[in-house]
Amino acid sequence: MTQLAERIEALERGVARVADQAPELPQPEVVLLRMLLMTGQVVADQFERTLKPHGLSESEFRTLIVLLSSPQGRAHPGELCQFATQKPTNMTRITDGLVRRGLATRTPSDSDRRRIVLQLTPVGRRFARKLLPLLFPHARALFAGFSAAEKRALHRALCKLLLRVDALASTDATKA
Amino acid sequence: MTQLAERIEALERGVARVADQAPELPQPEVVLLRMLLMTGQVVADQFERTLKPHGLSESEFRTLIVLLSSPQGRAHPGELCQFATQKPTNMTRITDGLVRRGLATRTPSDSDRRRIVLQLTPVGRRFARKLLPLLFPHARALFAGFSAAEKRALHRALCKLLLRVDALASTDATKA
DNA sequence: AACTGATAGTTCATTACTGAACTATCGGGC
DNA sequence: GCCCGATAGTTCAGTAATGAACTATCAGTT
Repeated sequence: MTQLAERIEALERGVARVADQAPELPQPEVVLLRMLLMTGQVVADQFERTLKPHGLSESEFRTLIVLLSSPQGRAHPGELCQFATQKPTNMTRITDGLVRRGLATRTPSDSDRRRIVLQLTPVGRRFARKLLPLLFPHARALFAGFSAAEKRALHRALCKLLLRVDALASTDATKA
Repeated sequence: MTQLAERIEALERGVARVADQAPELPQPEVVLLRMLLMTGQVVADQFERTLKPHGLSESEFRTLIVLLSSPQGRAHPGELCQFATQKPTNMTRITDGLVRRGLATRTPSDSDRRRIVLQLTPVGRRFARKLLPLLFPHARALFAGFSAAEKRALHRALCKLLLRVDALASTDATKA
């Protein structure tokens, strides 16, 4: 259906056309950004489709796996927000769902009573372990054409970008 | 607020911990994927915040700019869907908004009466041109630490990924 | 001990997005 | 000329995500 290959070319042409109308436009950077966002989106979509038959959205799945990856399968909502990149409001909703399905339990922490402890149940653990491998083929296939060096380079590039975003966000915050 | 740097480390530790429980997990690939999605999300968020004061969401903005980038500021909804990565349903809603604000007009095409022609109005063009530069500093800043070679490498990597997603999507389609 | 500013999580109202069904049109084969 | 599968866009009903306000608790100050 998609022919993303053509879309890349079209994207570059499009950006060039815009650059004509806005000369200070940092053309290569904008192309990279659009490609980055586009890639993220289509990959996430792909995952979404894979998970849907099992009744989980990508973000619910992400949350579940972060919980699985936490020591003892236990974490606070705030931690899940960080590592699953979700806003608190949404995390409440998502964990509501997990609890309702019996995949996790929610109990107040006694060291800090503002906090909540989410604990993966045995059922939740089994479910997570069952679902997880469904995505391995995708993950492998996506990077099939990559040499180890290319993967390292991409890793480094993404690290840099994330650090930059961080810096940007904080300067914005001070400005505001 | 965020300290994304620490999150990267935490992410790697988390993936390692999950890998203990699911040995066939393609660890470096999963880390890369998570970083990719995370980067996309936080960058998009950043843009969202920048645009919000002007009454546009990131996806509306994207649509507007694709329209600006189209020859004569004119395009069909389907094309916008492709280049702004949106589903048709959502594109209807988004273009409704653009039309309502007088940024674009919607007229049926006479060569093919199923189709609609969206045409950027002068107001829309001015608006797009005014907003666009707001994001240039971000774009530049994000890639500030990148050499030309690194940018090229990232470009190549993203191209490869997009092609792969394409291939994946079509094999899924035939399977289904 | 009482006060203050910060933090964790939730609730509620609003906005954004999605899938499935539907309408209108197209273009090719008969 | 008519049928047919395919395509473009929309509508509608349901799901997901967000921001702003609120509650409860905490840790440090006086």
